[in-house]
Amino acid sequence: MIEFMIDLQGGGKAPLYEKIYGYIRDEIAEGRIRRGEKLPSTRLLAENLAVSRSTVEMAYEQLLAEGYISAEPCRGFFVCDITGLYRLRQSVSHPQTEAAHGRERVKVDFSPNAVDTRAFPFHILRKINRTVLSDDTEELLEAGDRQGEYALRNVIARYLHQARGVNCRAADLILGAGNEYLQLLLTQILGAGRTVLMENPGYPQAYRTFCNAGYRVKTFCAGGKGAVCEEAQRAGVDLVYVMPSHQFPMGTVMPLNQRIKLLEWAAADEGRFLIEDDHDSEFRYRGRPIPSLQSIDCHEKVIYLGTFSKSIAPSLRISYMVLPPVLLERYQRVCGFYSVTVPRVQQETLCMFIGDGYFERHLNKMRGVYRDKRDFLLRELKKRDWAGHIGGESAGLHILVEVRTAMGEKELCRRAEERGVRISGLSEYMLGSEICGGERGPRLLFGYGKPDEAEMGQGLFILDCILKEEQK
Amino acid sequence: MIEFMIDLQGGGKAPLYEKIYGYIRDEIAEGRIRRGEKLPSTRLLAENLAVSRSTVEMAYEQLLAEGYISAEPCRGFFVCDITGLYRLRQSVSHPQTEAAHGRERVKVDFSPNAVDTRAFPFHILRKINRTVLSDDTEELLEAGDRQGEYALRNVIARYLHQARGVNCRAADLILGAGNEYLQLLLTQILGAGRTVLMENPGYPQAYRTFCNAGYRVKTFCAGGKGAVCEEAQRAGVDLVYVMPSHQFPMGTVMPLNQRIKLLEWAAADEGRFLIEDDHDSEFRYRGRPIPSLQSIDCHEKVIYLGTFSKSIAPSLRISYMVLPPVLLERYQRVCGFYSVTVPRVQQETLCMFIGDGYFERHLNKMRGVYRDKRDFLLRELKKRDWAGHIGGESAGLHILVEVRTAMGEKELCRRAEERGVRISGLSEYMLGSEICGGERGPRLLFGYGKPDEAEMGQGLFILDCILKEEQK
DNA sequence: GGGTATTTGTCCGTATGTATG
DNA sequence: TCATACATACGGACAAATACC
Repeated sequence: MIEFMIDLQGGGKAPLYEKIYGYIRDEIAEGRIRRGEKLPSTRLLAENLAVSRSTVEMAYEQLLAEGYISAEPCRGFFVCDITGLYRLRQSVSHPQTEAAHGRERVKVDFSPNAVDTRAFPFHILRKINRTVLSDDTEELLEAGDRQGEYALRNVIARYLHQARGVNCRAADLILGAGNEYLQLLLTQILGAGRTVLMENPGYPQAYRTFCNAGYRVKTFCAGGKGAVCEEAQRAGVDLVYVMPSHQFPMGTVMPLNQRIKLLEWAAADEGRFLIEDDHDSEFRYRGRPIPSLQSIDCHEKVIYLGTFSKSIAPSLRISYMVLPPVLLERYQRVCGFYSVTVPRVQQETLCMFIGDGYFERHLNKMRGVYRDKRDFLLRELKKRDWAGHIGGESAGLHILVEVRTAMGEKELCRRAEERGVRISGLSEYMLGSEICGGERGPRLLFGYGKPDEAEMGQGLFILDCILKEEQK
Repeated sequence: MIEFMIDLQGGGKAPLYEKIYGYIRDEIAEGRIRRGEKLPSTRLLAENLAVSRSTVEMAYEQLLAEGYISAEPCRGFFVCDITGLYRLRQSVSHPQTEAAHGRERVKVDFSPNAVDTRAFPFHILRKINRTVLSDDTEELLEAGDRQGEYALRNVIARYLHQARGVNCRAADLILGAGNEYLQLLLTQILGAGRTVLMENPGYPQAYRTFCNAGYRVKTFCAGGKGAVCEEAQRAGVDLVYVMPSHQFPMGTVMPLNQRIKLLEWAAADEGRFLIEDDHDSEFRYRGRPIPSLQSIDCHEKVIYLGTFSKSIAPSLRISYMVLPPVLLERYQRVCGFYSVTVPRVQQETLCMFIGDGYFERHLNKMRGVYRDKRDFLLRELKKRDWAGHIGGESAGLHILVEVRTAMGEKELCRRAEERGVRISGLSEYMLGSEICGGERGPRLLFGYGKPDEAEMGQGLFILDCILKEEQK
């Protein structure tokens, strides 16, 4: 008979039965007890260790459930044959990999896609999360609705109608893990061999998605004189991808007459569709929000894309897409079996967050927060003589600033990064190899989502230094 | 022994123990339990109702205090003689219980992709979730690593190496919201215009994904005589999608010699790759787990796909993909800017779940649970004369059963569904319009993940009825 | 070789500590 | 502070297998 010497004092505050369980499990897993061997009875071991029998029983029960031992009534517990039983060895630390991922020090982050996390109501998130996990829990594990939970789609549809004038019912909505996923899904719905027109500079992710899917992608200068629909006509495409409310990264707004012409262009042929990416329309600081393209479309030609990445957080990974009837039918035929990519727990949480009015409150709060930060940034920039023309300041979470310097844009960004300031230049958002707008000085994207005023000040100061050094 | 069926969901927000108390009290008061009868033990009832023992204890305590039952130490609780006992509480009318007696139809779900949610350790999930949400919260909102959090990829890589022999580092892993998403991503990485060979019947989602991406998809009979590599040679494809460990839905295992030949075929040309879908290899009941195709590949030709949909839950939406170096480099070039599709909170939660050893325990436990359910199902099927050849029973979460009847497969499934039994036939997994294997009777997929023994028994009984009616 | 004491797994009720709201 | 719920730990009662006389 084996005699165990189990240290019940050490090992921290773990429960007694777990220490016993862990000890015996390791003995078995590492082959120090052979299979078939008999373990001491619960009584014996309990006495040896000076614990209650039930404590030993609980340990044995666990070993039993995990297949390490088998129980034979009135005879004893015996070690099983664990060949083939999985065993994850506890982390042997990997120092080199950890070091490799030791985050670089970024002091000030002007990324255009980051959001302000300080103002987020974590306590509410925690509360909702607890509620979600506490009731109806089993159902949460099962696969849910393929387009997304109906209740959530319903509140989103209501929100979209109210806030953006979007004409849709819950049935027209498809939820997905991020805009990029939905664009991927869109290529599947629309099928191979399409031609698409995009604004340049624009949204490189979408550009690459279309390229990778084998689409022919044409671009035209965003903010230029040419009207979109004429470009579409000339390029002979059947899809146009636009961001009419607040073009990324230029920040321009598409005028109403161009929108109408674009809709007319789409209506002229059955195979044509418009993809409206409405990624940051929630934040608008001047004038009234412009109704979406989808809301003024009466030919069912607009695919509407939206996201919670900016209004809540990028890590949430919940976006939505409104499909016109023709494409919804096609989606159900060719993609209907795809499971939704958003975990159900997240869906329920978001549903409650919106449904209980927290989302609206949060949006209102954040609009104020971002407006203040934007105003501060604009004020500070005005003091700099290196800051030239500023664009895109009426909406979104970033502004575009022309910099008066002889330095190259990439060089400027690199030097900033070196000193802990993450900032991106307009050239990063150029699609393909095409160059738009000719020779000009660097244009920087100042995202004010993440940094607070102090950080922004610091970042601007560092830029001051870099640009001053260069002048000398 | 009495078995209680207590509705813990209904009845509003009353405490659990009061619901239990009220139910039993009414049962006794209305004479549905005779005096002297023994109530289920606190442990038993607690487990049946999926609540803590203390909750049941509180209910019993109340009943005790009110004289409905008496406690006999070490024996159990027994119903007292309540003749002449005043009802202490006014029995408020229970409209919902009356309404609830318009019983909903029995649902037995034999879906091959469902899992057992009863055995899931929710309390641990809740605990981990609390921990995750309580510390380092702000960072959780920011966009994380594009391939998935490094720490999580690290534990997965270690698990894959241990359990499946997969050769990979965290850097080779890409996380995504489900297998289907990863396949979509794969089409982006591999680029348009590929040709792929798939087993038929197989995994329709993957088939559609490839078709939608414009790939030419060829199929061949799974489980047939032809070797895969010869088929690949003949079909002139450059990709082969296989499930060597446990082909879905046939349940066959690819022999080692075929695996080696397949690897040789792939090695012969630079553009060739094998996609190994290892979707349910966690559950294997006989013999030792077969090493993965990836583990015996020395030419870096295998793309390995795995998921937590079966080992934890489909609604979790976390899958992973191991890319060979060439494709990893390509991924970083053409898809490197895609954000990860799994929310960060989920990643952290899973990371802790695996890292703290809960995953291993859960896996070992579930293996026992599923083995028992499978054994039960096999035993029950053996009693039926309509059950012919049974396949795929050595692994996974479903078996394939030939049914001796003149009825058509679709008709059989339809009638079962009508009576509340969800079951799918093999034909649902036929790719394209091709028919494989010639004329045969219906073949049904019995997924035993979700139903418990009682439900499976019920489902089989309903099938008995349907098949008997037909015979007449 | 048959009865008996012992050992054993399994059941049971109970008490206490702790987290949460 | 109190109600609710869960996790941990305790020791008694029982039937069946086993060892012993």
